[in-house]
Amino acid sequence: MIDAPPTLLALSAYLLSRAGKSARARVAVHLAAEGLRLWHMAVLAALADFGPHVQGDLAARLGIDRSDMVKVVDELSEAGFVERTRDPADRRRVHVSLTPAGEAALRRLVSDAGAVDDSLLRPLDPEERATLRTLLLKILAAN
Amino acid sequence: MIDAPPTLLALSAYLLSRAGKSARARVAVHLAAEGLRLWHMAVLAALADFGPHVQGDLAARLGIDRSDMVKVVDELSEAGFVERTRDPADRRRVHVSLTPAGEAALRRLVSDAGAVDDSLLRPLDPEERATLRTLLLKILAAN
DNA sequence: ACCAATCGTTGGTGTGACCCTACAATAAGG
DNA sequence: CCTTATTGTAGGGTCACACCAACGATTGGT
Repeated sequence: MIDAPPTLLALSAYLLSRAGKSARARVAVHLAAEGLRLWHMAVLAALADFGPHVQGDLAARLGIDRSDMVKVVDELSEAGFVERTRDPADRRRVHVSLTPAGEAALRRLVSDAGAVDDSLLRPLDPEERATLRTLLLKILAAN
Repeated sequence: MIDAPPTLLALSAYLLSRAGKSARARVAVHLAAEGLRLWHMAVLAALADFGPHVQGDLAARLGIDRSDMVKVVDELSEAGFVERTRDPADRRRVHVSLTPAGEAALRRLVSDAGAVDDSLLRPLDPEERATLRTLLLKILAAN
């Protein structure tokens, strides 16, 4: 930061990468406290926002490989945060749904992430924070 | 992005993490074309901006472990981008300096990164881009 | 002259993310 | 029925990054 080469500081890609890394690391700390990783939170959030998913659809939506999703759901299931139920109509498919414990865990994680937001964005006033959000959303929407 | 859970989109930490990941990945593609990784570029930039460094100081400045810096400098040296010279006054120390080939490589990489910036920030007008830079700098300065 | 500290180096460990293959169970189509 | 496709699963490999322990060479202090 202070010591970062000006050549790099002139690059928005560098600034984004660095800020993102910091944000990611801080959230990861809270997740680790629950024995989880980033993808676990993404899965919980997706289930909360969009409802139960066929496991493969969940993977596709989040852009993760099927085989990796298996392990994520394994771990969430073992923690009691999600439930797997075989589709009776198509016994190949597995429906993944959020348990009450999973909802509670997600609430905790979102609250933690909110704290991370606050600490990360401390130097910005509310208007600047809103501006930052808008700009980032524009960027993500276009990619 | 489009499919991302609103619960996550509400978190700036998530937006930053995601934008940063995208930026990082795109720059990494260009670096890989030269057989380099992100730290290599950081080292080249630091040498260009601050001049030759004792190897350990370079590691400290960039916040990387001494032992990892050894390998980075090894590879840059093998590529002919930096030069190691023992300090005659203190033969434990090694000075790392940029070669002309290293300067040229850095120019290429910075130019590539500029292209990444443009593609990443395409949805933003010049004023918005400047705003984003300012906000990110504020965040990084405080962390 | 000796001791402690520093520096580069070697080598190993762990982790998260990503990607790919193969397979058994099951389903759907001709 | 038989073939083809899908789904979850198991297992493997790679890669970048981070961190740590130990060692030889060298230096500086005393």
